[in-house]
Amino acid sequence: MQISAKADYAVRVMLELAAHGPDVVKSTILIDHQDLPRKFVETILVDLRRADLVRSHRGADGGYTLARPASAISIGQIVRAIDGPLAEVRGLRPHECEYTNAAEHLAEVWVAARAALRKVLDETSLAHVLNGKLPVHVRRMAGSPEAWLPR
Amino acid sequence: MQISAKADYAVRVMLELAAHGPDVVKSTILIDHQDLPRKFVETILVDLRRADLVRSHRGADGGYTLARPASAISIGQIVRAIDGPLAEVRGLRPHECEYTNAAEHLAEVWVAARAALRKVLDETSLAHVLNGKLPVHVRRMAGSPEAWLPR
DNA sequence: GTTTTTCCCTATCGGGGTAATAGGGATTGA
DNA sequence: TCAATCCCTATTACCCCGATAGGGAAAAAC
Ligand code: FES
Ligand code: FES
Repeated sequence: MQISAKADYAVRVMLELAAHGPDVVKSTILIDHQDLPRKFVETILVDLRRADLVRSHRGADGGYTLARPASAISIGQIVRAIDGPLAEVRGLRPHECEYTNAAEHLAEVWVAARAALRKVLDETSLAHVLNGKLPVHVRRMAGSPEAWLPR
Repeated sequence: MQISAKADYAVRVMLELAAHGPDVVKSTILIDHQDLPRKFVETILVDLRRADLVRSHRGADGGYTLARPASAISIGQIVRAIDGPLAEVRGLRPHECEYTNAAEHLAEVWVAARAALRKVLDETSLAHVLNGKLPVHVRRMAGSPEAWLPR
């Protein structure tokens, strides 16, 4: 799972947006509060609008708002909008992989890995992250001390 | 989760090796049985040896064997040896990410996602995949029909 | 209706990784 | 000796990533 800088920035910007409830917020405020490269993130915001995750408002006193309530936008949706599919093998979706001989059951492993990812990223919303109350099964995953150790 | 062609080939080659039990097998046989690009996979095999996942035997009648029993080598180990860490955010390990303000709890999400990946890839061995008997929790993941649908 | 503010578009850049091939050198067992 | 096999070092083409530059378009405020 390679989360690009672009996707990471996208999530953070949307979290800042969520923190402002329904208000319109200027891009420069979001960017400054997260300390991100301005010009780069401006292009990300346009991508997010095209993906219908945020709405833009032009002109003086313009800015951005979430396209839907924070509880209805998952981290997975944001990552997918920016980075593409959550899981790919050789550029193919896991379920499209076809294997023969000794590798016959390999696709099942990739599909299981993707399903595991989905259970975390698609069931965690901006609202969950914002107030720190993650879903129980996610919290249990991150709760184990060994989850924080490298391998 | 981006599994590169290199890592995919590595796993498939090692599955073929596992199918031959303790025997020494020539690279060309492994490569032909999985229909892979010869010269490319030759370099992968060298990487696998350096990672101590296979042992090589030179000279006439040479070839490769697994460094350990197939039940003691996980898919995760192979992927890590070839592609590097299972999960990275902006080139950093998930537990190294530091966030402020509205993003304060974001690292927990990345860590949970990595933990979910580990539970699948680190607890599934070559032997499991070879005989199609995956661990129960992995099988349950891949068993759900919706796990095979794109999003 | 002008001004100001903000978003928005296109182009560009360097660097680095990915997939793959080429060609031959080093080792070892037969 | 000899032949098979692994092994090493380029080199290639290509694309993506992170980031910046510079200005154009829209829309609200006044
Ligand atoms: S709280 Fe307003 S942008 Fe951070
Ligand atoms: S079964 Fe021998 S390499 Fe495929």
